[in-house]
Amino acid sequence: MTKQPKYRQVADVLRREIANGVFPPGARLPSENDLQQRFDASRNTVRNGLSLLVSEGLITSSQGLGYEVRSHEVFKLNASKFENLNFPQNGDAYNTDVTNAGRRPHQTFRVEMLPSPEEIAERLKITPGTKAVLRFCHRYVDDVPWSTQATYYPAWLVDESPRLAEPGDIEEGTTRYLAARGLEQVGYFDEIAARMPTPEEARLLEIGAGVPVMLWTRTGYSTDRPIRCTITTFRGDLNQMNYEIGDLAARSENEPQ
Amino acid sequence: MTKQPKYRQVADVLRREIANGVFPPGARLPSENDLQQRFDASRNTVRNGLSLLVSEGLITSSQGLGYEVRSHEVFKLNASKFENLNFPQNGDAYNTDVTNAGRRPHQTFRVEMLPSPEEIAERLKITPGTKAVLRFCHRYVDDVPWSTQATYYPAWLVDESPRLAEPGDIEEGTTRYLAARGLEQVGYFDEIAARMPTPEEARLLEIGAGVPVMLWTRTGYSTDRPIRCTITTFRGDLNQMNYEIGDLAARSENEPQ
DNA sequence: CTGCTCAGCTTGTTGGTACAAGCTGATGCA
DNA sequence: TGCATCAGCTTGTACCAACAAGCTGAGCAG
Repeated sequence: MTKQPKYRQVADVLRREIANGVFPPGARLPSENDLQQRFDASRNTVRNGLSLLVSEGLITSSQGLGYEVRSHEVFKLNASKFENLNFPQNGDAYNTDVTNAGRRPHQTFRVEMLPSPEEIAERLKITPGTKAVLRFCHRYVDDVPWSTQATYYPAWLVDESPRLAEPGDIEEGTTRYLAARGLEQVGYFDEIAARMPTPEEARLLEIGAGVPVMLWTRTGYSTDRPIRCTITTFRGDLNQMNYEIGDLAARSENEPQ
Repeated sequence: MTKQPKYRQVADVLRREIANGVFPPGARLPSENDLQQRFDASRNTVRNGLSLLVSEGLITSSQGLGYEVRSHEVFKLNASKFENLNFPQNGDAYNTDVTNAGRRPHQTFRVEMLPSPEEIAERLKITPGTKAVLRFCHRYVDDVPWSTQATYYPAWLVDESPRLAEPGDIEEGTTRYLAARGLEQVGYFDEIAARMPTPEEARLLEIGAGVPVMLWTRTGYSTDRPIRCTITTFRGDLNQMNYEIGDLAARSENEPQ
């Protein structure tokens, strides 16, 4: 074990104390000034150590307030149930799940027609630049930004199902609306990726340094072609995707949850 | 649009230039000294801006070398095919996939018996602290650390299938070995989460700041109880999990990939 | 009692300096 | 030729100073 630089020692000590509950979630750390004296280091060195912990997602800092230990209560989302093929329920699952968890859901919504971006066109098997309808959702939980959801529908489908391009909500859910018009979604392809947010994403989700985003791309298929592509952006640290595959009769036994 | 601090301006300009291909992946950025003159800023200010880009995962820095633009070629892993219920193939998929991609797989392996940690016991429905067998894999691609995989088997299962506790590899694959002994895995439950790495994870995967890890937890079930729990940690920026659900006959049409 | 102001705390931003440590290519010795 | 050394580049670590900006509670004015 070679000697660590001082700012890493600061980070290591504080990290351990956070893990041991000396500073529980929500607690404030000592100020930079206090830490300077405790570790006999300059303010810059202390700040270097603290910024390590920030980028690890352990703490946050706010000007005027100090450093606070982050809490890590994850929200579990059952992706394979989220939109059951036999019982489609598009955005409803969000409202239901959040309300069931005793939190307050809230969302803004907009509809837009635009040339389809490269990565969307590829998944919808249409020519890039072809018109597509974007239905965009910005979701909050207890007024905290939670996720953005962008669903693209190809132009040919919108011609057949015009309500998709209308700005209002579709009460029965878009998946059900389409199914009623003979465009049943019989399968989907999910892609899950994680990375650090772009400044734009960081702004929309109001996340600072040290919080990755999780990208969930779902392409829905009818019997003969792709009919929609949904890209959902989550705070990576607060969300977890679950999939149930195969026979899981043994899972629910002996345990309620 | 209010005035941004200078270090953010530095980051914004460089971020845009990276996006526009002025600095393509693999290219070196100008040195801190050059950037000081270009932006008429102190070294600290330039370093602040650069560290922003590092924490966004856009660039890396190495002492003596400089700052380099990261490439992010993602490796796509089909999780729903990875271990087909009808054709179990445990770790083989890794070797196959990597070799098919023209890369060189390599792994270290160890077997250990230990008291089961809380989160494992919960998933395996055993009492925390009960003995469990851990089969641990550290995987590399072209000698670059790629993932760690820890699979836990409950003690009762190991009693019935002793080869699990032996240090050697199981040629036919553990899933197939168990199936041959009447313990067929008929379903699994997947959990996918993302967060910043712990120092330990950062060490094992050799990742620096700005790279999240993706955690993939798969609990496998026989007809009547859980039989294994696998926790895989990936570099989040280089991996993508895919799931195919339902009828996707329309997906493979008209396109080879 | 209510509401405003402000002192005094916090972190944020920017400048400076000095030396350590890692990498590379040129130089020069054997 | 081949190898070792070193100058000169790079980033890493550590210190100092000063002021800006955000938050909170004490205390004063009404």
